[in-house]
Amino acid sequence: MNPVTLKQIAETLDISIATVSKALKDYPDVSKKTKLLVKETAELLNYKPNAFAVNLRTKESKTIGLIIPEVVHHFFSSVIKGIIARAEKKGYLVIILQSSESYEMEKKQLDLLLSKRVDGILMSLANGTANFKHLDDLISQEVPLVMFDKIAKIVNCSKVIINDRMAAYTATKYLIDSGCKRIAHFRGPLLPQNSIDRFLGYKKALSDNNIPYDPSLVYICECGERSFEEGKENAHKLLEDHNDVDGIFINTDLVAIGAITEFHRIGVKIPEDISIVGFSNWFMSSVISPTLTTIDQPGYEMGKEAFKLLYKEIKRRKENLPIKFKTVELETKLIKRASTRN
Amino acid sequence: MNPVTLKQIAETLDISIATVSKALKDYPDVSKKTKLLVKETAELLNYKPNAFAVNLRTKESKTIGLIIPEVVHHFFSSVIKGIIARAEKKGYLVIILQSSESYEMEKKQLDLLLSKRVDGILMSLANGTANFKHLDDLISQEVPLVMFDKIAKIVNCSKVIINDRMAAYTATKYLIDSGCKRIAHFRGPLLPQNSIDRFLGYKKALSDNNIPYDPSLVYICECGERSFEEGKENAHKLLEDHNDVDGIFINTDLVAIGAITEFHRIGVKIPEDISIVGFSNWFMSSVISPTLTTIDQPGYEMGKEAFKLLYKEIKRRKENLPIKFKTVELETKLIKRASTRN
DNA sequence: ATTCATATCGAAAACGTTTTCGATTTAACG
DNA sequence: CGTTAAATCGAAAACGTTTTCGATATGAAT
Repeated sequence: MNPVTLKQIAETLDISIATVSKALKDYPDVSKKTKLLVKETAELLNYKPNAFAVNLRTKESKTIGLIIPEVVHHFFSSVIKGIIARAEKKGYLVIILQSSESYEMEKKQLDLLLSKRVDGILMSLANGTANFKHLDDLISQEVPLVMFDKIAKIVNCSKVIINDRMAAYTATKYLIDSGCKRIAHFRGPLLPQNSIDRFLGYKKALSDNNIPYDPSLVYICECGERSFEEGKENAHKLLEDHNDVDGIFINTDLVAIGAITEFHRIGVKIPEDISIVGFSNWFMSSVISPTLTTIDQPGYEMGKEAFKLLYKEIKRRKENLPIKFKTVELETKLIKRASTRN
Repeated sequence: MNPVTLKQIAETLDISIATVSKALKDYPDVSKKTKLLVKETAELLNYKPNAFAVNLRTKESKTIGLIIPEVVHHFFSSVIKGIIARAEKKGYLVIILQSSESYEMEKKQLDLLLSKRVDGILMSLANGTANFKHLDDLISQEVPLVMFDKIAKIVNCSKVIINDRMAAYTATKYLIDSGCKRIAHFRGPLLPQNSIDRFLGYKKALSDNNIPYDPSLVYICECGERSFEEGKENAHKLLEDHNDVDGIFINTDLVAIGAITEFHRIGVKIPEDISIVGFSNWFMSSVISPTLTTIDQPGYEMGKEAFKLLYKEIKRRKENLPIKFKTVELETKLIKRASTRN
């Protein structure tokens, strides 16, 4: 084992624990001579500060928590990567928990993180979350919180988002510009803000271009683990319900890929018969055929940005400075590929 | 804030801290009456034990570390999911770090985890790791360690693996059985055990079926972030070098998908001209065209199994029982799809 | 020699919990 | 009533660190 403590260093040098501690942290009231001596023997004995004791004393763990709906997910794993990268640079480690799109789980995971006393929490909401008391509680307990992607507008904290509405507008507009007259929408669940915003962007694009909005063209997906199957099912239903659809704007790539798969099976040609635009730009979308036109959503940057905001908040809180919450909006862009005519 | 401590409960009830602590943990030497009283006021004051103090006292953090080469990766994210799921059930949280396939990073991350004093470590080696001193050090420090997927045979710890050699043999054999006579192999880097084993399985299948082994048919990929591009490049080179190849066994799906993309671009028909078998069964492989024949590698189960082994080791160490390292081998299976003839 | 400033150190409290062990009370029994 | 056993509690040490604050020593200035 490695139970080398300050005490041991102190004893071997016959000085006090306090001096050893201060020497290691370069306090000004320790002579250069003893500093050198202490650092040398610390190195020699392979001293590593006991994180538990440091945590207890300093009241911080240099650890943050991350709650996301799903780990096996191209977008979210990109976010994770961004967060970890940035956090490491600042000396923070990241505990990752998964809500599996369930509100109950989300609450439980939050409690777990709180009981571990993480220094801050990053999260993207579960689809099932409609009540935000658990988040308000967090904030009233003064635990730094930053939400990203799937946020609640009503919760008072920093956020990192994209302009889902505008991106959806762009996507739908592109379908219109490429000649689509009758455009369906596979939307996400009813609750999450970004699913709502994407729907609104779709609707706005239609009305701005004098295309009547037809609710029967809007299909709902849970966008959970069954995304791919939902894409297939909705594509199938769409064909049964309507024979004049020539374009679909789909809430997320995985669903879009399910739809493409089903259309392919049935013999519907993309983009000749139906054009499709997805959302998120999963890597997969660039290698299926036809390659999928989609909205690129910068997951890695979102993760980095989210940590940056959290870090700032943690720092300001430590220094007892006033906190101002910020909402950072990241750029998206339309990636034109082969699932649409141009 | 929430600075409710044992002391506060003790003061409100006018009893000692020791009794409060013991009451909360159902020690036998506390009367039922006071137990009830303590639990009630603890509930009332919303008492949460201070993890830092508990850690310091008990010398454990109920946290484990996980080091993987890459987060944005279908297989590894499945593993993460399995680990988190299992760990949570046993009350452990998971800190995730990424080595980015670099040996230096891997060492650094290991140090970070050690300095946080995690109760155990799960890891899959970076491609760049040839030296195992850092792992041996871990073991000599008695830190529980379980390796999975990309392991080092020589390191003395528990492991969770698949039989890469046999799986590769099966994959290659399938190519042979479907009529391929001249089979190339896109292998992984030279160091990792599983890359070696897959190569050996390929070779064995050839020799068992009287097909001469031709080293010029073996191409190397780094299998890092450029996997997809490497697949394209190698596919291109392969066609320049040889005009008689009719099958390829490829170290990992992402490279295989790159190869398919390139063949598609050039006009080589799959599987008519060349059959392809990948490895890992990324989700993507089931939706590209042609769908990719591959070896299914159970990431989620591997994660679960790895945590189970780690948990056992942690427990036995706490009870000072002898530790016996185990190697668990998980089943793989050949997924027959459209990139091969049958 | 006295005063003052500066440099250097250490004692000790504190963080909040767990656990040992001794003290006290209560009940039980002859 | 005295003795013993069982039940119930609390004092205190310990985990290892950080930090305040006072103590001492050294040197310079008067």
